[in-house]
Amino acid sequence: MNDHPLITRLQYGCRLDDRERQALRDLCTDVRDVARGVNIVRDGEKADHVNLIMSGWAARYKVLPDGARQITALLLPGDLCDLRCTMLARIDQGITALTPTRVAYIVPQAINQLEHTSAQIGHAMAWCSLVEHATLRAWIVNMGRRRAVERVAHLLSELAERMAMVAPNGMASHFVPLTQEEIADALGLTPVHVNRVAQELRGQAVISSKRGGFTILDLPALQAMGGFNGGYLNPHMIPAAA
Amino acid sequence: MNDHPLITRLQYGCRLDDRERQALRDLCTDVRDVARGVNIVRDGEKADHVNLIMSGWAARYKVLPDGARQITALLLPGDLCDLRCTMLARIDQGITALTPTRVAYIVPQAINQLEHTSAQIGHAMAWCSLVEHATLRAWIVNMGRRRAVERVAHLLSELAERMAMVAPNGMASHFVPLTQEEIADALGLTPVHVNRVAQELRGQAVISSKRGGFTILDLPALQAMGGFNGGYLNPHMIPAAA
DNA sequence: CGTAGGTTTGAGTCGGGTCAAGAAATGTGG
DNA sequence: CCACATTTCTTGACCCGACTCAAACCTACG
Repeated sequence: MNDHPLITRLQYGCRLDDRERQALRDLCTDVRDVARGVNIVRDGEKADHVNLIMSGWAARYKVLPDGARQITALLLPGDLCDLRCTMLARIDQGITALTPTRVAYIVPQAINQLEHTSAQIGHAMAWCSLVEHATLRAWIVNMGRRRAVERVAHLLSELAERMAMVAPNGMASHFVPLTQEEIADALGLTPVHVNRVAQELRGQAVISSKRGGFTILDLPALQAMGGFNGGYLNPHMIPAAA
Repeated sequence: MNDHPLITRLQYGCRLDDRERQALRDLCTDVRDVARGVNIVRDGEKADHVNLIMSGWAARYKVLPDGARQITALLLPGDLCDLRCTMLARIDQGITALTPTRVAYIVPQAINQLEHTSAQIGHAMAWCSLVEHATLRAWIVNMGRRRAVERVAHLLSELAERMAMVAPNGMASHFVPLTQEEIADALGLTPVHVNRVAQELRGQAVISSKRGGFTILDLPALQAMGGFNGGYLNPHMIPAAA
C-alpha cells in the first residue's frame, strides 16, 4: 500500500526500492494545512524551501498591473513547486490554494542530497521537470490555437488524466473542484464566457457542474472536443542508464 | 575573446574556467548548416541527440489537425533543445529553422558526463532550464491576458533582451528576423492582424519593418507598451553552494 | 436570516478573425 | 538581364467569438 503522492508521482519516472520510498517519506515531515484562498508562495518573495502538494489543489499565477490574473499552472497532489528554488533570488509568481490543501515544506538541501544519493530519484525529478515543461507547451498551444469550448474541454481532459495518475488505485474521481472564474483565469477567458461554455457542455451531457466544481460525465467526448492527446503527461520513457 | 554562444549562455548561470570552456567547445564539433524552412527536429521522431543553436533563429512548434501552427518557443544562439532527450522516447513538437541556421549535434552522453565532471556546468544547465521554464510561463501570461498590440510589444521586447544577452559585446542588433506570420504563430494571432498591429507600432515610430523582419527603434517605449519586465530572463541568481 | 462568493442572464460592443484580392519583394531559370 | 513564380505584405469588407457592464439569482455558511 502506498498512499504518498510524491512516491506515486516519482514512480512514473523510475523504480524505487523500500529504502528510497522511506527516504521520500522522511522528506515530508513538515506538513501544513493551507486554507482555500491563502497564498502558499507570494510573488516577489524569496523562496527558501520547496513546496510539495500533499493533497488539494493549488495554482501558480501572475497578477498584472490592471488586476487581471493569469494562472500558469494548476498543481495537484505530488506536484513539486520550485524544486530549484535555491538557485533563484526571488520567485516571480505566486502560488495559492484553490481548495483546502496540505503542503509539505521541504528543505532544498535535503532534496539535493537525496537526488545525489539515489540516481533513481534524481532521474525521476528530472522526469517531473520534463513533464511540467511539456505541460506548459501544451497550454500555450491550447491558448493560442483553440476556441473557448475546445480550450475548456482540453483543460478538463488534462486534469482528469492527471487526477487519475495520482489517485490511489481506482479511486480516481471525475470531479474538478475549480470555480468558473478559476477556469477562466487559467485559459485566458472571462468568467462570463466560461459560464456560457459550461452551459453548452452541459447541454451535450459531457459535464455537469455545480457551485465550485465540474464533474466529467463523458471523458472520451471531452477529449475529442478538445483535441486532447495525453502523451505529454506520461510520454513513453526510457529508463535511466546504469 | 569568447564568441561561443554556449559559453556565453552558460556564463549567466556560473563561472567557468579555461578547462571548462575548452570542454564546451569540444562538445560542439559536429556543426551542420540548416537552411531556412528546414526541420531540425520532426514531431514524433525519436530524439537521439541534443541540438544547440550556434547561429540563426529557430522555432519549436506544434501543428494541429486543422493545419493551424502554434510556436511554443523561439530559439536563439546558445539555446539547447531537448537537453534531456535521452529520457524521452519521442519528441512531441517539431523544431524548424526560421533563418539559415548553424546547429551543433551533441551526443547526450557527452553532456551528461560534462555535467557530472563540472558542478559549475551542471549548475548552469539547470539554470538554463529554469529560465526556459520562466519564459514559457511569461508566454502564457502574455497570450492569456494581453491584447494584440501589447502581445507583440512584449514578444519583441523579450527578443531584444535575449539577443542582447547572447550578442558578442556591444554587437547587439535590434533586428528581429521574423515574418509577420511567424509572429502570429507565436502569439496566437492571425498574420492579417499582426500586420495591422505592425502598422500601428510603425505609426508610433516604435518599430520599423520590412519584408522578413522588424527593427526595434524605441525599446523603452516597446517595453512600456508590452508591460515587459525582463526579470524572468536573467533573474538574480544565487551561486551554487560548495 | 443575512451576507458573501459564485453563477446566470441579457443587451450591447469590439477586438480580432475570415475571405479574397492585389501589391511589393525576392528568387529562379532561361 | 528579363519573364515568371513564390513569398510576404497590405488592404477592404464583413462577421463572429468573446468581452463588458450590470443586474439578478443561488446557495453555502456564519
